[in-house]
Formats: sequence, C-alpha cells, structure tokens
Amino acid sequence: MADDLTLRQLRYFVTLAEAGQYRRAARQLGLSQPSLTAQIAGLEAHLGLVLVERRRSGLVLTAPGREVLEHAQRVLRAVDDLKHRSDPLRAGLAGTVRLGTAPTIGPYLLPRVLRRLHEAYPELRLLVRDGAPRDLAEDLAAGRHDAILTQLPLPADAFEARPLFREPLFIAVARGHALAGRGTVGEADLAGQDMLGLGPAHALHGNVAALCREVGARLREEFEGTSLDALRQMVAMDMGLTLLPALYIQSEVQGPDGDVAILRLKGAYWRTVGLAWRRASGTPRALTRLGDSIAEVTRRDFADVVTPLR
Amino acid sequence: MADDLTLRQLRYFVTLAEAGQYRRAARQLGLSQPSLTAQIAGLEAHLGLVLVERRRSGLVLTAPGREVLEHAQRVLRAVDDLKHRSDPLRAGLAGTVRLGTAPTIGPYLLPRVLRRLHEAYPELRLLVRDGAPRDLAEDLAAGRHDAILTQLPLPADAFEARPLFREPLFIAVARGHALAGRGTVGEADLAGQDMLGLGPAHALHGNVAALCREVGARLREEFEGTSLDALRQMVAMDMGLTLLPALYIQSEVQGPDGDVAILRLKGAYWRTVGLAWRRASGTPRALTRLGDSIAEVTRRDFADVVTPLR
DNA sequence: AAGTAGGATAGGAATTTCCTATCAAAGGAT
DNA sequence: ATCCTTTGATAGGAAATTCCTATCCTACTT
Repeated sequence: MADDLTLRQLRYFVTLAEAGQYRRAARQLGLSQPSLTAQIAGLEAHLGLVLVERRRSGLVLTAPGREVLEHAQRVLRAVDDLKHRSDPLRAGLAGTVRLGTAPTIGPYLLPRVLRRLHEAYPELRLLVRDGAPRDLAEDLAAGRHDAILTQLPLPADAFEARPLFREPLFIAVARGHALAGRGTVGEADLAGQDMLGLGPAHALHGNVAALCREVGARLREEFEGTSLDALRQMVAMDMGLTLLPALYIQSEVQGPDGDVAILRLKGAYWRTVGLAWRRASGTPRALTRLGDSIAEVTRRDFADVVTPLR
Repeated sequence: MADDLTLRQLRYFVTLAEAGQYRRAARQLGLSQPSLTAQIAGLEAHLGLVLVERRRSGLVLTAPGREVLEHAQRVLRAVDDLKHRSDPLRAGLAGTVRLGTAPTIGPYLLPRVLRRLHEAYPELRLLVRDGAPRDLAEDLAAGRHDAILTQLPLPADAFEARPLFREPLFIAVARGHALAGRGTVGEADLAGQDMLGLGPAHALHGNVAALCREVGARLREEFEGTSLDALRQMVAMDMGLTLLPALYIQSEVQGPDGDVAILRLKGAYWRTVGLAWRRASGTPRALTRLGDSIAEVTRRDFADVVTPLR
C-alpha cells in the first residue's frame, strides 16, 4: 500500500470532480475506470476522508471533498508553475544568476549591462556581489557564484572562460610629477620610479608587479591600495605611479581636470577581462545571454575604451 | 519512461538540496543512493534542466536548480497544507457545511446556533441557504446541500435524519376575533373557521391542511402566504386563522402587544424539526457537531419554547 | 601512489499501476 | 412492474516503475 500522497492521485481526483463521473473522468484521463477507482480509493484511504459520494446519477463531492479539491488544485497549480518556469529557465530567459565580480571591473561596467540585460530578458535577474578578488575563483568553485567577471586567465582548469574584451592599462601620475606632461611614456621613463598597487589579492596586483620587474621600477608594497579610488588618491599625493584600467579612468577620472595625469604606455599594455564559470555546470544559456549582453555593451558604449574580443 | 512529474521526484530533490550529498540524502530518505540518483535524473530529464552539479566534495545547485528548488518547496508546502487540513476535516472540526434550511425554521433558530458553533469550532464554517422548502430535499439529494434543517419526517428514504426538537404549533387569530380572548381552544372552536396557510411547497402547509380536515375548518387556498410574516399580517387583518410555530412566535410576535393573539390548541399540536442528510454521505462528523450545537442551543435558550428530543 | 569517498551504471526483485472481465445495484424505459 | 442500460466496485494478471545489491569510475586524500 502506498503510504504517500501522489500527484497522480490529486490529478485524478481533480479530473473526477470536474467530470462528475468515474467513467467519463477515466476516459478523459485515458485510462480505465477501475484504475481511476483504485487511485481515488487510495487517496481517500490516505487522507482518511470520504471525498465523493458514489451515485449512479452524477457523483457528489462531500464537504471535505470540496475542501480537498481546492487544496489539490492549489498543489497542481504550483506544479504547473514549476513546469512553465522550466522552459524559460532552460532557454536562459529567466532565473537568477549570481555573478561575482572583481572590484576593479564590475562597478565601471555592470551598471549599463544590467540595464541592457533587463531590457532584453526581463525575467533574468542578476545578483551581483563583489568579493575579495582572490576569493572569486574559490567562491565560484564552491558554488557561491554561478559565474564571475574577472581578469583572465584563471589559474585552475576547473573553469571555463569566455574572454570578453581587452582593457588597456594606463599609467597614472600626480599632476605635479615630472612625467605628467608627457602623453606617452616608454619603459625607460619608468625605471627607478616608485609604483603603487592594490593588495596581492587583486589580479591587478600582478600586472603592476610584472611591470615593475620589466622596467625596473620599485613596487612600494608597504602602501597598498584597497580600492582603485584609494590608489588614485595616493597617486595624486605623489606617493608613486600606478596602473589604472581604462574603464575606471573613463568612469572616474575627469580628463584634464582630474587629480592625476594619465599616460599611455609604449607597447601593448592591457589585461583581458572575461566571464568564467565552472566547467561542471555546462554552459548555462543564461550565461551566454549575460556574455552577449556584456559584449554588446562594450561594443556599443565602450568601443573607444576597450577592444571587444571575438 | 515516466513522462509526468511526481511528488516523489520533488521530495527527493528537496532533500538532496538540503543534504548536499546523494548518499547522505539517500540515507535520510531511507533508500539507496542509486534509487535517488535515478529519481533526480528523471526529474532533470522531465524538466530538461540540469539541477545539480555532481561534485565529489559537496554538490552545488545550478541556477535553474535553485529556482526549481523554490518551486518544489512551494509544491510540497501545498501538499503539507492538504495533509494537515485533512485531520480537522476528518474530525469534523473544519470545513464548510452547506446547510439548507426551511424558511419557517432557520431564521428563528440559526443565529444563535451560528454563534455557538463558531465559539466551539472556529474552523467550521456554515453556509446557510434557504431555498423553497419543497426543493430542500431535492437539493439535498442532488448534493447542493450537505444537510438540511427541516420538518421531519422526510418522504424519501435516501436520507438519514436526526430529530432535534418538537416545536409546538399555536393558533394565531386577529386581536378583534371572537376567539382572541381565549387562552386555549379546542377542536370544536375551530370548526367552520377560515384558515390560512403557506404555499403547498412548505411543510407547514401540510400541518394546516391536516388540522383543517381534522376539525372541519376551511382552508382558504386562494390566500396563501409566502412567508410567516405575510401570514401573520393576513391573520391580523382577520382574513382567517393559522398555525404559527413556537420559535417564530417567540421571535416575532410581541406577546400581548402583537398584532395577533396566540392561542394554545387543546391536545398535542407540534411538528418535529430535525437535521437530515444523504444516507450515502455517511454521517460526517461535522454534521454531528452541528446537530450537537443546535441541540445545545435549544436546551439552553429555547427550553421553554420547544421540547428537545433525545 | 594507493586508498577512500561519492556518484553513475547494470541487472534483477518487489511494488505499483493499469487493463480486461465480471459483478451488483440504481435509474429509466417499455 | 420488469427489463435494460449505465455506473461504480472487485478480481486476477500484465506492464511499468521503483528499489536494491553489486560494481565501476573518477576525484580528492594520505
């Protein structure tokens, strides 16, 4: 004896109540009358209630039967909701994506992406959380994010990544600095300079450190910024030079009026930004939508700032 | 291959999501891990979604998985509601009883019953509808009422009845009528009198007609009341005598100030009022509660007006 | 590098669901 | 009234589902 309620019982019961007859209900359900009888009997036994009065001429729900009918319909409606939601979910048109983002990227890119995404896929929600960047990959691996927006490449190979754009990195110096007037600087100009970076948890730290090694500059590890804004302010106070990403500059540094001067570095100096997710999660359609939206925004609004990839 | 969603799948999925591991979830569910795997795989196949990422160290719900989890929990909550409601329903402590009532009884008795019932069984709702009294039994038979409050006995034997009380029937005459001064009248006093009744659809019609035959009074069929109030007013205008039930009198006729005089008939003149329901519906506990409440009210509030039975 | 843990797979047993055939009783029709 | 039709219940066996044990494969530990 089945001792658990089944959807089958509820479905049959609702149909029976609507049909008002076992045989007719059974026909509608595409099964035999005895099978229907058995399921209804099972439901009644399970609930310990008499739900229908069997009568030759049209059957009648009992008072508890009517109540149970309402509940059963509520249950089936909830099930329908579930089924109907699964289509857009499958197509990546609905649902909530938890996106982790590096603090040096998200704030300067995502506002427009969110708007664009909402226009295109109103039922797709993006839950943006920026955590300490070193934790991004770990949080992604642990399933705390569905995807992360970060500098590529990622160390582990448990991840799949979609490169989105190359973002130039510029040198920032204090307005009063000797280099401030130069539009472009070469490696030689940087030799021996003091440079500032973010904490080693940030991917950008690596870029600064690498540059320092390359050009023979000195990384002042004792002064580590905790945000790009803090870094910029330290540069403005002439504590050193630093690298700032293009999107940040476009967003937060007011051209010639800003408190720091922006210099182009000779040679290609940029980082690659992309979307990454767990390989084990397949490639959810929703992430494709998200990637497309970001790509679209970069092409449309930031084409002069970054280089879209693919 | 089952192509329909089952509660089993949802239950297992929810447990799996909470347990975070197939084996642990399977243990909690009291089944083997392969069985659980199969059910989850079935759910995923049915929805066309990947719900969980299988990983050695703790598994992770996908974005659609989280969404589906919420829906599944909603479904299971609805199912729980249903199960939990079934207990009070079974005990007759909740639910809605559709009670049909004769217009010569209900209005004068039910107000107090409703109050009493609500005090005693707050979740038990009574839906009172008075229809044309001849239709009462028919509507009951057809399942439009769950029970009816009416004069007994009922003709058909498809019904089960619980007698509740005997209600005296009094003679009402106009204040100026020759009999108005008498406190009690005998059969002889009524011989040759004009009598008024309700339409033949009313059970009370039968009582009046029987009395007329018995005592040799004349039933004025051309003047049939449509309500007890209408009847009383016709009596007040001295168009004839009639029988009025005790509860009506106590409720609507203001003793010596009323527009009609009330006379006691020599010999026992009363009708039996009771609760009736379809034999096929068993004897729902809720009806027992209702009957008990009526009996209690009659004993407590109407002991001097009617005679409780049993 | 071997061991352990966790999920997937395979094959067969146990349960559940379903069907056909048949019964019994209620309503209608003649 | 009596027969006939309709309707739900019951019985027995077939089909499908669910479940279990045994085993495999792979990722993470030691």
